Amino acid sequence: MIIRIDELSDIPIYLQLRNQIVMGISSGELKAGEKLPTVRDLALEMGINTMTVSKAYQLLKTEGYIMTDRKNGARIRTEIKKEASVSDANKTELRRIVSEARISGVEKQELIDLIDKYWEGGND
Amino acid sequence: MIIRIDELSDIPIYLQLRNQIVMGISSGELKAGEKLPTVRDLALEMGINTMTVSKAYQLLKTEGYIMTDRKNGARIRTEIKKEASVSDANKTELRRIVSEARISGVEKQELIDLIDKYWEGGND
DNA sequence: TGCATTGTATTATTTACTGTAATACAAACA
DNA sequence: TGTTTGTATTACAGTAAATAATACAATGCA
Repeated sequence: MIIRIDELSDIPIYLQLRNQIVMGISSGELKAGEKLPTVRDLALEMGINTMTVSKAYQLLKTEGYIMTDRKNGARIRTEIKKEASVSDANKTELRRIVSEARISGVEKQELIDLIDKYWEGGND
Repeated sequence: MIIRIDELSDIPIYLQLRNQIVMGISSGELKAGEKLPTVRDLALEMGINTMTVSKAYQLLKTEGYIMTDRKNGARIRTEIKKEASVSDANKTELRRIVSEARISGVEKQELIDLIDKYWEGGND
């Protein structure tokens, strides 16, 4: 899986990494049980620090997306807890995005089209 | 207009304030030409620092949402620049939200329903 | 003219987070 | 035994956020 980090973004690297993996799981690019690169390999490949990758893995583990095991490494969880609800934080974010789009003259259907695309795993 | 700040949020106060005003404009609660509280009044009312409010106003001014004038104070712009496109940052955020929702078992229609609600100015 | 109010600028300080770096440790496996 | 894994620790530098205390420029009003 290709992971791209935006150096100019104000989103921390470990969060961008976490987000990319979550989106990879959703799109099906990362399948249940699939092995993730070791923290050292991924850090080397991305040119970032080992602890930064570890921080992303720890977050993903806490959130229930992956499971880690010494020597086994990190893997995508086979059974991810489904709360079947949008978090309050995501609702607030969504409302902000809708508001900004609406003010700037974007059609509502365009937002729905984006939902459709991202739901199907579209990447841009 | 009622402005609520979440002390526990990891979103900076000045950004939360900016977001609330943007959402207020979108929902119609804040109308074009309407006068905003002075930075000192709003800071006092919200129990935050004057410069924090000023930072939010400066951001809103830079983004074209409001206009400020000494002695006139801050007002909602009558003509807000419409780019008619969703920013790249918002697209990435939207994709993240869709991904998290999908994994957690949320129905796609539920997201579309949220778009509808927020588009119409719903507040939760 | 004098005064108050407005957004804004400046400087300093505290606090927290981010990212890196260098190690070290415990567990598991060949 | 030795290697690899995630993880923990400590230290450091950089940045951002928020507050605090002032001060300034522009405007309107008495």
